[in-house]
Amino acid sequence: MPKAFSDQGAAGWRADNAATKGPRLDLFRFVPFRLNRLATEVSAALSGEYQERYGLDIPEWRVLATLGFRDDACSAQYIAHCTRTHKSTISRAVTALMTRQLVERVENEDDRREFRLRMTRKGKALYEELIPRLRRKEQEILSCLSAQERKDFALVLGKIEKSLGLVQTSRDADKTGAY
Amino acid sequence: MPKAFSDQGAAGWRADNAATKGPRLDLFRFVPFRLNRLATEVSAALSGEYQERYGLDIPEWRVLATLGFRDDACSAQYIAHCTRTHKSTISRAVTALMTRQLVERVENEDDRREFRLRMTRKGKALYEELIPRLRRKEQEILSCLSAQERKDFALVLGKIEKSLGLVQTSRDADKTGAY
DNA sequence: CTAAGATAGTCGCATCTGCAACTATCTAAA
DNA sequence: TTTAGATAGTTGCAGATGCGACTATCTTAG
Repeated sequence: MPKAFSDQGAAGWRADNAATKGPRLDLFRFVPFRLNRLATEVSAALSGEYQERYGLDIPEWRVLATLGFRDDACSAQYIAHCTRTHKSTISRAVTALMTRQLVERVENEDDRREFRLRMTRKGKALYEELIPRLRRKEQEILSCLSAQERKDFALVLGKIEKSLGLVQTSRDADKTGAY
Repeated sequence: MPKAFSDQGAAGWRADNAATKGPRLDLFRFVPFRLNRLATEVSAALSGEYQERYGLDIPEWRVLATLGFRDDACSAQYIAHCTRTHKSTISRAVTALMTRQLVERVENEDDRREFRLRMTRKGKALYEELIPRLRRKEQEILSCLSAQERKDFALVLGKIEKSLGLVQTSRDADKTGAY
């Protein structure tokens, strides 16, 4: 067991002028910090599923998730926009997924700059195996909340997302083209 | 104005076997994704304050925030633990802050492996200038929520943090030594 | 038709950050 | 006391990712 940090106060060492006299800010009540820390922690909790088990990193998972949810194939640019991930990151993720033959791409006859992406049979199999595991993990994380709290949480997240100009659902993005 | 993605559906291109037949997952309702995206976006919204204006990155800001909130000086390790940031990251942040003379360190006579860190006068001045700006930004981001929603949100965040074993407040960490 | 500007995707570069090894120091047990 | 193991902090290294330049292609204005 490591030395408890509570020992620090008892050590008698104290700098009278270490802190400020003005307003302070408790990092642990500061929402941006809390969101960052929580997102990092939740990602770490999930990484066991897609990272260790299937060798996928987050951008790769986002590509599969986008392709798996939509009925039609879509471009890398579309994935980049609606997941808010840089296009170079998506490009690398797609390359990796193609190397592993989880995703394939076909030329778009209407616009030869872009490619239509879709999962291969192998990719779909992985996707279908992965989804229930991720859902379970998500439920595990949310299991500390009541049904009402989960609803509240989803609602509040939605409001903040909306006020920051983030898309709400992929169907919205389909309909409006907003991103 | 860019070509709307809604055009994609109308293009007539459709892969009948692109999607899966099993359960799908809407990324935009998936809490881990939403948290990641929200944290990224909120950080970006704040970076204008501490990054562009004061040349601080996130680890450096976390060091100042921890030092500013506590009355007594503390070790780099303490900051690493309670902000959940890797000790090497904190080490580099402290080095940068010392170079800019925003933070200074003194040897701990009781344990010569560690150093006690505290802000310099210059660091405190920056901190006091920065805090109101960050508070304002946070309030801006939360302005889309009612008072009740903010309370709910804070409560829910706290519950999830607790269930993931994250500290709740720095005072808790002081008292219990838990981190 | 031509030219200018926009867009899709790729890639080199720089930065950030976690990991792990390393030094110095402390602690505990033989 | 001596020695093994733990801890604080630093640093080299590698992987991830954003930025910007680049090519190829499309669109639009003249």
